[in-house]
Amino acid sequence: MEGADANLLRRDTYRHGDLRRALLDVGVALARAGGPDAVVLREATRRAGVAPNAAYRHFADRRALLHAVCAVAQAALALAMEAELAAAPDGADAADVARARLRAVGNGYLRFAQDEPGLFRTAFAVPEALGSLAFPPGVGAGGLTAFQLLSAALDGLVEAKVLPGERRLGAEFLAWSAVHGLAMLAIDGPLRGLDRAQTDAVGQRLLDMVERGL
Amino acid sequence: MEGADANLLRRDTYRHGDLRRALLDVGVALARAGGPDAVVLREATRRAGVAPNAAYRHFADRRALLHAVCAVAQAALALAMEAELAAAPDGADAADVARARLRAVGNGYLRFAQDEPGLFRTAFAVPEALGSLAFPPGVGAGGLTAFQLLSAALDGLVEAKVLPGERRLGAEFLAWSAVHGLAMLAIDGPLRGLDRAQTDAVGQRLLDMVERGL
DNA sequence: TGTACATCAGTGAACGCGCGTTCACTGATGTAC
DNA sequence: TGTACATCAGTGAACGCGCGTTCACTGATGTAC
Repeated sequence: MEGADANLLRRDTYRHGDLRRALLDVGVALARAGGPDAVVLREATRRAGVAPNAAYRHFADRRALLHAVCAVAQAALALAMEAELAAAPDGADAADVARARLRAVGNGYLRFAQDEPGLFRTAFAVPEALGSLAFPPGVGAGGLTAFQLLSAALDGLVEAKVLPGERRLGAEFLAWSAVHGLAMLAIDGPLRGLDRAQTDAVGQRLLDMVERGL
Repeated sequence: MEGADANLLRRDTYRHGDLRRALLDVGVALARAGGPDAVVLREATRRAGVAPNAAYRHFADRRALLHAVCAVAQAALALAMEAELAAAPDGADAADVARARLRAVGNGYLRFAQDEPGLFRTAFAVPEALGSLAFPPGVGAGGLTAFQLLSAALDGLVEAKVLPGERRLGAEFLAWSAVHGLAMLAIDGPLRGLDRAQTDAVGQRLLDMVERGL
């Protein structure tokens, strides 16, 4: 059982090499499999092949490790959204393009929640509120937060005259709420019984609603 | 500290009287204060003034107690929505009334999440999916589930010709997602920094969006 | 280039905690006669 | 109406578990001379 684990690091040297990185990787694997509560110090050190207290050379305590894992999860979410954006159609009509980009952002979010429910939940397990500078959130390859990607898509809608400027302020929270709610209901909540096709169908109709209603 | 606790039940008799009810009440109090994870068997028996294992006369295990608490939480949510519905304006215009009733459902949901975040989270901590008959969900005074109250409001919109019939199917999931997402972001997630007035303002705009977008 | 030494990453053992759950029990209650 | 008895709600003690965290340590590494 333990021998088959890819996260287990065997070493013949006394020193580990990069235990901090190893613990972080293992922590992410734990979060992926079981969400934030599964990020457990003792289990992480066990999988890294190290004594339990060795973790304290690299992380102040359990929360510090969870924090680091959380940042990785947020970055993974941003990357998923970027990937969807990159695949968005880039036609001639500016309005269509702007709409497609907002949809891509929403689809990236929903897809990530479905594909990586554990990481998705971990990304929101951070104890700090939005905008807290004490905790720099994870960013994607372009250096933007998931939230900033959404903001940019909404700015694009205004530029393309799809969204009237007076409705722009705070629109992030409306679109975010819609998509976040479906994600939560589908992975943790009463809608978890739906299969992937059903959830996707609801997702598309939800994005329709957001597009019309914003 | 323990003497001031209203949930602590002192007794001079050997028999308790209604320990099942007492444990359920205490369990609800724990959920109210700390969400589903706070519903802990030992703590419940402690507060009920009873030996830890006494709980096993009334609940098969911890999950059974949590289940019962969860049903109470769902009922409380339905009650909050009913209260908001009862206060909804009942004007002459059928369309306005129908719209007001959908808003009332949404506002009841959002208000409950804000007022009772612990119970709100507990209501969704049930391990079963929507529609699972193994677990009858909590109902309000009118005998309807929170979900059924939402369905009824949407039916009202169709009857009042506000919502075209072809958009009715599955509309529950769209409205629910929007409102659920805001609730989660505001009580547990990155929006928890917002104060009540800000959250309410976002809530109203969110309901506008749903109304327009459905 | 070789050697003494300080650094500090990882060890081994232990701590106290609170949990869910099981065991054999005891004694108040309500019922049958 | 009084008494014997079965029921079963609550007791007391204990179990094994896994957790986060602290302690004094050891020994490989890299640097200064």
